[in-house]
Amino acid sequence: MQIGEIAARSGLRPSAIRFYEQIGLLPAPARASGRRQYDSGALSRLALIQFAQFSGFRLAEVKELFSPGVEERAVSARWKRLASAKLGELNAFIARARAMKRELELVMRCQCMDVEQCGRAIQRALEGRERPRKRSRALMMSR
Amino acid sequence: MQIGEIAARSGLRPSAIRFYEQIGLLPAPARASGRRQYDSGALSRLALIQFAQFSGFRLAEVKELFSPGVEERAVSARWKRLASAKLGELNAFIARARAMKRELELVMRCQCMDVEQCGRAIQRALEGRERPRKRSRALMMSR
DNA sequence: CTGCGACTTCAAGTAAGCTTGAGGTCAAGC
DNA sequence: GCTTGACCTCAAGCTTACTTGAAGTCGCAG
Repeated sequence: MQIGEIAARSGLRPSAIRFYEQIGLLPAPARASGRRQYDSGALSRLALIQFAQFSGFRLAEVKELFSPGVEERAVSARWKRLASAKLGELNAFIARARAMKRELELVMRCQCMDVEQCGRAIQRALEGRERPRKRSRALMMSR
Repeated sequence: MQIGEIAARSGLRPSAIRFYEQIGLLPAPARASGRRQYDSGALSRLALIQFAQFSGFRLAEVKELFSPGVEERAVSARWKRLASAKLGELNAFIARARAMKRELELVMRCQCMDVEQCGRAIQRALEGRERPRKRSRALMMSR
């Protein structure tokens, strides 16, 4: 299988697959006259990468999942450790999203005519509560 | 008020305030011997910016909130349009997060010993369901 | 007059996960 | 022998919201 074919089968683009190889996520395959030759094992690995990404892991974490440690020989053990950490993040994240929803529903009742007025209203409202500490960074979006 | 003071009062860093001015989010203030001089109106604007960010808006959206259109003279009208769009995004996002939770709970029951085995298991599992279409991009994190 | 701290500008760096572009190679088909 | 299409490498670009660094200016205290 050349890169075009494994790309089509996995639903990834060739550039993504080269990128995974570059960052050490996918082992460099054998080559025939300069071209990468893949087997079905590579396809399995790609499936695992995609699944892990879909489940919320970053590529750095997937890499960690792939690399055998001294203690955690079984993949399942590494999965469990990573997944339980990720579950914590996810719960925090959902809580954050709900807080954003509450603010948005509040905003829907705004009556302000101009920006200055609105800013002053918010300043007054924030005097009671403490001011928002952490800003969210790129919470949304799928591509 | 110089930039250091308004920064301290708003909880932002001077560099962030200069950046907001640079991208046209904050109007350029008067200057005394080259230094920016702010009034309390600027502080209100900063409060509004921070609140909007906390509620999930990106700076480009906040800019849109600030700029008066022909039809939507009132800030409240622009808030409502932006907020209802953002609520849709948020709901999609929460649904996505819950899907991720389900996958993670599934992963917690993984028994695989090595990566290849795990990849094959996932390939088999994904044959029934369709494969995950969109990958999440930077879902998590606050700073 | 010297030093200090706060300010100024402008350019470049950061994270994540790729994509895109330039410029080149290779085998097969006509 | 020439074109076509798929592949190759390497570097740079994309996005967002800033931060960091270099190099210079300003007013005030000692």
